[in-house]
Amino acid sequence: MITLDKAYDPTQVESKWSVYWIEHDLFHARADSPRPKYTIVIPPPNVTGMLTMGHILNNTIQDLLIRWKRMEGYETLWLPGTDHAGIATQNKVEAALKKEGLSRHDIGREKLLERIWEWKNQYGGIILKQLRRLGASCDWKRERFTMDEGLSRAVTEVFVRLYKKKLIYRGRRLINWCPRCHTALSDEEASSKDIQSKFWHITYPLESEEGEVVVSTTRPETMLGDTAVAVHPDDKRYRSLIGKSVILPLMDRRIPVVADEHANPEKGSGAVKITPAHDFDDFEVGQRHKLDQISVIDKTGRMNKNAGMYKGMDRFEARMKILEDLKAKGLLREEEPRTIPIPHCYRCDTVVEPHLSDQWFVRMKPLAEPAVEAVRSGRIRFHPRHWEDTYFHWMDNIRDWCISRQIWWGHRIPVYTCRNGHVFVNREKPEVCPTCGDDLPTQDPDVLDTWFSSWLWPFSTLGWPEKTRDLKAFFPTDTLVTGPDIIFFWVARMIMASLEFMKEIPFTDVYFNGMIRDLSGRKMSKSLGNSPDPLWLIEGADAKTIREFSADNPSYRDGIHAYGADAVRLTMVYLTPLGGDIHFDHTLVEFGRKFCNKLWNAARFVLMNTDETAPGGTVQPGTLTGLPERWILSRLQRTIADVRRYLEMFHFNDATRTLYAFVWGEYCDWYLELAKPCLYNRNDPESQQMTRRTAREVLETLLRLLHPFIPFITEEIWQSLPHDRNKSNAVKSILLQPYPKPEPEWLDETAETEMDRVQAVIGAIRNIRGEMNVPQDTKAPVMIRGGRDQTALIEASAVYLETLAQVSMLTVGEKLEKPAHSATALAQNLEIFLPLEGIIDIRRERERIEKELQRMEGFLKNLETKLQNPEFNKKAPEDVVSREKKKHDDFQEKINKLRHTLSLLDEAS
RNA sequence: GGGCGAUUAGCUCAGCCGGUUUAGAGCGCCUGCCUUACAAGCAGGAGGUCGGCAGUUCGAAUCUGCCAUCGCCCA
Repeated sequence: MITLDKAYDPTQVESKWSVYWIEHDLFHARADSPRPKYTIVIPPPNVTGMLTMGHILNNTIQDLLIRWKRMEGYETLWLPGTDHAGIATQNKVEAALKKEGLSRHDIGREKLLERIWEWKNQYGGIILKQLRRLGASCDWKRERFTMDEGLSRAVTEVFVRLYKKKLIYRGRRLINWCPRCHTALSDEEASSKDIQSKFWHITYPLESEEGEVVVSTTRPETMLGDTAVAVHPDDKRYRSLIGKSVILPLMDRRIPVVADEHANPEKGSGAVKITPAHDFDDFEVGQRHKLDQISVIDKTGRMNKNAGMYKGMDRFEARMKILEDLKAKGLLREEEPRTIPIPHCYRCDTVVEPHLSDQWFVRMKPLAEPAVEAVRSGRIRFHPRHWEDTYFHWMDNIRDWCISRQIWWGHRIPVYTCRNGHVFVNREKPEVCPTCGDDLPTQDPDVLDTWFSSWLWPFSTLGWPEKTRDLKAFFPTDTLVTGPDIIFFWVARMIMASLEFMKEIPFTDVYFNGMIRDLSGRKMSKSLGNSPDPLWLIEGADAKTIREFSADNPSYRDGIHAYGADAVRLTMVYLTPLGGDIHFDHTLVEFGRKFCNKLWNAARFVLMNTDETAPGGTVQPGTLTGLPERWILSRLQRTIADVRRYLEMFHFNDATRTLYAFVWGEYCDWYLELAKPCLYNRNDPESQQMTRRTAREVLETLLRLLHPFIPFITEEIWQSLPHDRNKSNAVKSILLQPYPKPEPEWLDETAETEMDRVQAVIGAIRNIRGEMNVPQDTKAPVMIRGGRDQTALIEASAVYLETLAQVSMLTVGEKLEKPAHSATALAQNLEIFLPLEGIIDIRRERERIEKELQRMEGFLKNLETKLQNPEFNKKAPEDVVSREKKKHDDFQEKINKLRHTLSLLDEAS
């Protein structure tokens, strides 16, 4: 006999199977397999990244899908990898250099790249190792990195093709510049944050006459670069000023007043200063009116030579000084406190500066159109669907993508310039200029946005631009699981890239997982200190380890339990509504932990009572005689069908709920309890055998059903079950077993109806005993009155009432008299009497009955009102009316019985 | 300012293509049990009228509109 420990200890079990699965190469997908393929590419985490709760949710869902499909018989590929996170990684290594007192310019480009590769080889990809601990069944042999040779080739190829198609161009434009990272950013990388600031009203004197114009701004430091003041053409207040000039204070520069619809008469004074070199809207105004573009802030965020006396000051310092000077001159009208959305660098959180410079752009409109169509037509489906609106909205207003970055870590732009000024693209480093033969062309110093490699991920990872076997086998992929925060960064762009280069959609379904928040609704983040390290949850952490992180968070004061990966996984999936955010706290993981322990103990019980080493025969439909067996197998089919349906719909939380309810509420609470008398009864070996087989077969099916959710514990238990050794699968693992399918021949309506009745009767008896405080070890006789057809079932179920409801002696009959000093309950149409002489408290019993009576009368009253309403009878569907009538009669009958009981109680007292 | 989503028991969430739902689960709470699978457990119980208002309907937690609060995205 195999025995399991009394309490489940995940730490031992999980590490064992992690190793086993990888050693036996169970996650490797074979391109030459004849099976249908199912593919997911991982959203590549930053190579610098550490596992967060968000990753846990995201990857648990991917693993769930992959394990499920693998068991369904698909050749499944879950392709892992990381991206090179250009800015973030370079920042990290530069920070290390700084500690040595060096800057990147001190050591040069080559050396810096060497250092980054060294760093990457040493620390990069920790996150993937952490994912293994979660049980992620990725094909680790296919791990990819965006800077791999193959993926780099794909990036170059794409650049060259788009360049030749004139979809990539270079232009002098205003871009988002991070003065700390010293690079351009795309619009998406400059994320706006609300900041408490002010709206300053500044007076600009008119040039040729008395008077002034008041302009309002949130950025006074940019006024040094103003080249106009704009007013709305319809604004009567300023009509006379159009075409005239004002004197720009502090600079004493003459600038024109122009008429432009950008000026909003409702806002401030209605006149607005125009700084084409430092504001996106003003840039447009400047183009329309052919205004000068004067940059006053340099790449480091300091005022430059155009800033006159403010040259050299930091932009925020200059702001203060300028306000001071304006005030001194009496030109500062007022300060109005205001919340303003200000763009910040998504990598270092520095305030981004709109900056005029030469950059490379991708023309997006032509790429967007087919990508919109792919979603609109339903070829690609979003879950939940409402993200499609966000997608369309962005796509419809898409702007060109700034892809050049002024950093060194990344894919170098394959554009070269020769000494004679000829510019050309080339896949490899060219020897000579194709136009003039100059033998010293130099390459563009910039690198490409990291997303310019990520958007190729679904096919570059499979070998494109080579026509590889992998690409043929696994592309297009099937499901993408990601967060909605990168819908533009990544999802939309992958769709565009795939349609452009592969002429196919990259995936058919996109599941957007929710965000993890803490219980007060704040996004979990390292800087807030509200996101626990997921490994603490999995492996436990003592108070000391956590102290640093949670100095001010009382819920971590005592450390964290080792909940195990299964518990964490199950809890996350249980908590995730389709696409909704999760309010998370580590104590919620108790849910998963308790469930695992319950499953463990159920298995322990089954193994202890099915003392056979051979697998034994399986149960066949129609051969079962026991009601509990017929019932549980029927319920199992419904559970299987529900779980499968929910998985198909991406309703993972509903699938979890269904499994929980069945395992705990039906299999453990009822079936195993009902099975006990039979398992312990040695006088009926045949039904004992049947019960053993049923108990084990349901368990075995449940393990397979649960495996994608909680892979470790299911593997551990499954391996403990006896299995047919003749089936010589090369490697034994539950993850190679078929996922359960519902078998209709096991559905048994009769058994389910009958069990309902038995459960109702047992419930009623337990209720009385509980309310009357009858001690657990006191058995009591029970009498049940009801029609013969119903009591027969109860009589046949006597043994269950004895065990589950502590019934000492059961008497049933149609004409039974209610014994004096007995408590009463109704279960369906049966009246149950518990003679409790000496125990029963008449007053409490009356209260109990009256409460029930009141409830019933409430129901009845509602029904009467409904049925007496002629409109209801006229307009409601017939079946609804007859159903309500039946309900009415049932309640009436129950009420009569309860009233009768009450009158008997009166007599007794 | 525009778009999207949420608001159900103390907490985290189901239910929402309208009708056996005067609303379910887990945690927490109260009562009784260490019953040989599980005290990380068993049995019983208390607790919400479904954010507010108006409407549609024979009938609304469920559909519509407005309002409030919260969150996300875009400007």
